[in-house]
Amino acid sequence: MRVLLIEDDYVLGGAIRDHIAASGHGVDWMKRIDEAKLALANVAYELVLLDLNLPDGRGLDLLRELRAALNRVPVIITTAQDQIAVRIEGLNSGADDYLVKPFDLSEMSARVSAVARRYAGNPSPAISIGPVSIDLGRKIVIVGDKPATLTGREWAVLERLVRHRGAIVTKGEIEDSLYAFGAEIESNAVEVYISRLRKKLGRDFVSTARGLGYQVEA
Amino acid sequence: MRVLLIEDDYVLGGAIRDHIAASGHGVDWMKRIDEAKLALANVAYELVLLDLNLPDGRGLDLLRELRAALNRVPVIITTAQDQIAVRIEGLNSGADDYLVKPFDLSEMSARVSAVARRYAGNPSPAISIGPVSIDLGRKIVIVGDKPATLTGREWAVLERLVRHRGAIVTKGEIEDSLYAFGAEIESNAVEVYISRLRKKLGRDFVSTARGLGYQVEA
DNA sequence: CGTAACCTGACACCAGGCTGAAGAGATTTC
DNA sequence: GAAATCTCTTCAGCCTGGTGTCAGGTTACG
Repeated sequence: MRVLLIEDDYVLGGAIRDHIAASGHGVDWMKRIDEAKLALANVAYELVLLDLNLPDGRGLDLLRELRAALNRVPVIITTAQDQIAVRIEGLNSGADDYLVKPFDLSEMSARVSAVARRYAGNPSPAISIGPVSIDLGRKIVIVGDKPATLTGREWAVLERLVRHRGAIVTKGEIEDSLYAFGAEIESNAVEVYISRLRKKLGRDFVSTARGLGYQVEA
Repeated sequence: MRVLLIEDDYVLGGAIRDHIAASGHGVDWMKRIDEAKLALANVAYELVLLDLNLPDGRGLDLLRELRAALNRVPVIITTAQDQIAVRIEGLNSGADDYLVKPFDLSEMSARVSAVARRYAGNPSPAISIGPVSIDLGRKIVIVGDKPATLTGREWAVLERLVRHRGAIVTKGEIEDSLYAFGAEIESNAVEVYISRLRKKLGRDFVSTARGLGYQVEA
């Protein structure tokens, strides 16, 4: 899927871009409205992530222009917590969903996937890895033929690993999807969650790459 | 079954048409109201899917004209999230069901089939989950062998859970079906309604996935 | 064999979930 | 139009199980 990210904060923007890219989507990141307009005129995006805090305050205009031109590309807007009026106006102007800053990157991923799925009409596919079957959209895991129940954190780790399946995922990356942006942790929490996942999904589900990270087979 | 689809977005329209055709129904797709009127005057459709976002805003008129002419063909309307007033007016004008954009195409298929069944005089099938039997079409719930009476909000929560049965549904998603999209809520209302549902339908009807959401068995 | 990296059982703590109660509206009944 | 009933929303206090941490054991690698 091709995503257009319109966000002027380059730290947050980078994090969002990486997270979406990690989900296997292509991302173009524009920091200014005029750049974004140009891109939208020339590329067929399948999703737009639009920050309504842009300093020139013309994000809403962009959205309205899009809809006026009968462009129905799904748009998710992001606003600050207090900008309720802006958010409502955004929804009235044709946005499909919204996120309130600060948001968990995993929450953002979920919304992006949900909107994309709705628009494409594809049911979320189950991913099979050995005897484990995973439905990311429905948050369901089946081991052998029995469903496994995961906790929130366990799910976050699993999701990260599965989205990158085949690749080696570092502890730092897993930590990032566990503790959204900011809160640091001083313990071996990642190891603990890997251990818990192995207990629930089978010892061989995750393999350890010493000094590098973890990996699930492709 | 012969379906008339009235939708001006040609991407979405194509997707809907393909999906309905895949269910074995015949579809005629009109992008303008006047075309649709002509078609309705000349073809006996068994279902109409009507987009109320049409730029000329005359979808409602079409519906009213149909009903004024005593044409009882089942009509499902589609509206944007924020168009609550339009949706209500549509239902008051004689629509049989509605879908809020963006919607799951599979959900749309389900509604189309449901309407088709009702129209054909077949009873809508009850969904059985443990000792609970649910008829989404008629809004009837039976526990054991006694009917249960649910309030509006309770029903909204139940419907969301049952339509996605098997999947874990987040609180945010439930909230979206309880309140006008984008409305904020500052309480544990979702928890309260889950609690009420459990009291009426049995404690085990809904299971909690801590930190993730709720789930009814498939 | 020594060391660093990793694994995992145990445990205290507290965030998240549950539910009874109660007030404010809304709706119905008389 | 007042009373009675039903529904919605919020809140507070209780309770549970998820979470982070650590310690001691295990494994890989030079």
